[in-house]
Amino acid sequence: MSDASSSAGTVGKALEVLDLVAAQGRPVRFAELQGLSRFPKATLYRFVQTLTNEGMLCFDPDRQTYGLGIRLVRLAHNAWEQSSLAPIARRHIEALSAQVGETVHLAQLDHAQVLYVDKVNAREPLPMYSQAGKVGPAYCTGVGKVMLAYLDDEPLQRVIEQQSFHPFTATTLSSEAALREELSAIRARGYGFDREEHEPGIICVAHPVLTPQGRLLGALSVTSSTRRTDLTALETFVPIIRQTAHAISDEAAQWRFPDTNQPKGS
Amino acid sequence: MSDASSSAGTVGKALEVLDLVAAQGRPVRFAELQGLSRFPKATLYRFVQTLTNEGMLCFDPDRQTYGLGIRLVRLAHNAWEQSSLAPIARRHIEALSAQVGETVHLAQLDHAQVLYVDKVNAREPLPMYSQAGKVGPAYCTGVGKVMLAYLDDEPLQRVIEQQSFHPFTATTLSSEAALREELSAIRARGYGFDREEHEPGIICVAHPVLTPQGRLLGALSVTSSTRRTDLTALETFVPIIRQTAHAISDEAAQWRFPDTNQPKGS
DNA sequence: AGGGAAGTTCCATTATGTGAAACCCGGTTT
DNA sequence: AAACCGGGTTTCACATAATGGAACTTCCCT
Repeated sequence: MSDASSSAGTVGKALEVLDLVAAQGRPVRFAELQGLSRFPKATLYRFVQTLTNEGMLCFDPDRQTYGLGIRLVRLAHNAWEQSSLAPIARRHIEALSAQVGETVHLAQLDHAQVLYVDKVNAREPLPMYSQAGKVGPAYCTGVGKVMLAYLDDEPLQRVIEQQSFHPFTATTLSSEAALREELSAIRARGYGFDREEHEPGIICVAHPVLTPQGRLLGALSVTSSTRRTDLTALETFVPIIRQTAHAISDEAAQWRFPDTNQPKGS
Repeated sequence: MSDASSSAGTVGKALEVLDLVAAQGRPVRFAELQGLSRFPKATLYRFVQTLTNEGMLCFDPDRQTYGLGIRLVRLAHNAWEQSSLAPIARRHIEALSAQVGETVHLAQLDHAQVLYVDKVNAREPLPMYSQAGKVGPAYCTGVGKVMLAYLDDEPLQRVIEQQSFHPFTATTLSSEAALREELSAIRARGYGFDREEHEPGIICVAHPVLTPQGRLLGALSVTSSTRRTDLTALETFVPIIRQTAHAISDEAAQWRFPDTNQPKGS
């Protein structure tokens, strides 16, 4: 009962292996996995076997490699549709992008990281997979900070502990104190900025997406570069962004609880 | 050791629960799951807990429901990129769709079913998630039959056994014999058709995507409706489709084994 | 208050997972 | 040819981790 990180259960371990394969970003040989994982050969072998039988991994007999399985793609479809805001939000963020003429991101919080679940580029309607699914740090991105600002105390504490505070650029907030200060500023203002904190030249305005009850669902951002515009200009988009965020959360409210759990009277 | 169906291992059972949630297509309450699953309450409860902790499910405290977790979306991204042909194929099928002015599907075989991994509509560049991830029967779709035709004997046998041969329409092949006959016709011809076998009015030409070594990767189809065209017209597209299929498999060959596993000489 | 259903925890039982070691097998070295 | 090697696969005694019946706790709904 020493470490909380490594999930105890068998399923946890199996998923760890799955992640390992996913992390490589390409099909891997068994031996490679063995080198990367903390499990002894036989154990790892059994996991890989199991996962393969279950369709979560797939074995390429030609190359003798394991890649992510097709069952995962199927689950993906469902996950994306039901668990994320993306399908609901898509038309809204497309409209927003068209209006402001800039790239729009939709993100959700995944543990201590930001997960981009959808993205609409300024011009090219480029396929979303190119970016959706990517993860990024929370403490130095617009969407990340905005989401942290609307998190409850204990979860926030836990998440903050996991931030690296790596100083990507000169303006990156590099301490818990600085971040907490920024978060209250965001709460006061209702939205936040990215002042080239993650990548030089990249700036954005970000706005939370909250349930009617005020629970955090995700965040939206309008992103651009310092070569094209500045924060003052981006800030003028806030009303439209807010409107979009509300539209999304309204629709989510209806969609996610259709008629289940009716109060009482028929 | 009696039944082969229900996966023995703990991971298998856990994934079964995961699938169950996915199958509902919406967040579900614990009690619903209990009704649907073969596991006793306490056991199911632990699985749901574990999966939630692992991020494969997520619990909505407001609604007291479980949905698919965000970790799945992340895995999805990876799975999509590495395990499927889709990212490689995208530009090719877009070009194909543009040229023929019809809807193009890219599918792979998932056990005994067809999994559509990408789709490009005739006009609207609609987001792929809308369709990708959907599954369909193998014995009565163009892509399905084409893929079966290029399967090895034993796998084919196993897959055929799992077909329902439900007669969706008047032209649906409704017996193993009829299907096997069709498969050899396809092998002889090199491509196949869907003659309104799954949905009335929907027809297509389908072509396999094979590795240089002749192993099955997936299949392409150009789909249309009897209101707009007919099979003879669709058949004229075969050369372009074949060309596209080859382009995809060529690129896949390079992409999937970059410089790993070099023969010998430096 | 009382009844009932959903959700959660306990704990003795035992099925399952564990991993060191042995084995297999094609290829390379002595 | 025999010894060697390193991935990949199987075995088996052992102990961890899953199991599920039952009891308990909320939280509605009478």
